[in-house]
Amino acid sequence: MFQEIKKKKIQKRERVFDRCLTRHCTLMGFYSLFLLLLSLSLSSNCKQTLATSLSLHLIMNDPENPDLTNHDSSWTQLTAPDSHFFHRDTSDIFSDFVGNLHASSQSDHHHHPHSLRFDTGLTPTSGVPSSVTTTTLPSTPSSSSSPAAALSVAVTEVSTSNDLPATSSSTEDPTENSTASAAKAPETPKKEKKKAQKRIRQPRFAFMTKSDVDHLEDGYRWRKYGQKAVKNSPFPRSYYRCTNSRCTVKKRVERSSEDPLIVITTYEGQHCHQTTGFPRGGILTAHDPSNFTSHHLLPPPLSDPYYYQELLHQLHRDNTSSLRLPQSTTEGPAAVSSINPPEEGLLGDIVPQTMRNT
DNA sequence: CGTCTTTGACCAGCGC
DNA sequence: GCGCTGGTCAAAGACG
Ligand SMILES: [Zn+2]
Repeated sequence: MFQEIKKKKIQKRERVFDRCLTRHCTLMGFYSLFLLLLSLSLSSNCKQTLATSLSLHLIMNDPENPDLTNHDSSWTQLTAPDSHFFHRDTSDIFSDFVGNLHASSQSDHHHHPHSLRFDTGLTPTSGVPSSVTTTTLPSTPSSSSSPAAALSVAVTEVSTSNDLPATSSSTEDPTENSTASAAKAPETPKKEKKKAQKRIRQPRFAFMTKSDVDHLEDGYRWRKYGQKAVKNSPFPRSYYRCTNSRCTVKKRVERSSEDPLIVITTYEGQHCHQTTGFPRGGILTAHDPSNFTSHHLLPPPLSDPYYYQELLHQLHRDNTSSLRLPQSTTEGPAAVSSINPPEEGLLGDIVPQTMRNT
């Protein structure tokens, strides 16, 4: 009895403490995220030359292969200790970017060696899979009161398994397709619908972030709606949904079983609204995408997630337009492109509509 | 009191 | 058909 109360009190304290840490750390986390994506956007500017040489390891799943949605096959790849995934050290290619990273990150994370590793392998079937991992190792993470926050980030395009046009909103749209109504409905054409729905997955984009906190702040408000134990992992996976009632974006957050410090955040869907700003009252300032490139070498402001959104957007455009040509499947590239037009694309979930008319 | 988290139950897809 | 797994729902509770 007494102990339970005590326990609860302790948990409460921990929670409060965690929140403080979260707010502090997530900002740092996004900072490094910005930095990484910065490099990505730079590579995007160079298009094929740089992009292919770097061959960002974006994992593109076959559109017809829905495995990912159920079994997270790509995650096993990602999180598995497949060193061959990052076997090729191309830090020299990125030296410029690293320099920027270094310069800007030093102010935040003291002086720690960087290591950038990129996979150069292209799998012919999946177009241009690419994934980027930056690693910034802290020497004494816990020396200060705040533990080490996000220090390494990887961006992975997880899935474009949609094989139906963007009418897909029927699947994810909570307003139109509440399970209650669906469950009670006579559901005669349901089977067909279900079949169709099955693959109607919004494009998903994942981040691997080295962080002590699970839920990274990204400017949107999320409501947790589920948590499940992850197979072969001691860490659970949390499911979040955007709190905007008209928004269908979801995200999953889990920790890598290989490296407990790595947080894998998967975004799915696209926001139909703007960010709400960071919770600590950091209201977002105006953001002009055109300005983005002009001072992209400067450390992005922590209070403006649109920076990384725009970066993601650029990355996405790069993927869809010049780098990716998914085939190897029955759906064919046309289906993919129709599903993921540049505007709706892989990063659409993070890039607000208002920003996409570039 | 509104918002958010927790958590057990439920459902669908998939492999055997 | 059965069991496993990922994903979601929703009631209850916690929190500010
Ligand atoms: Zn949203």
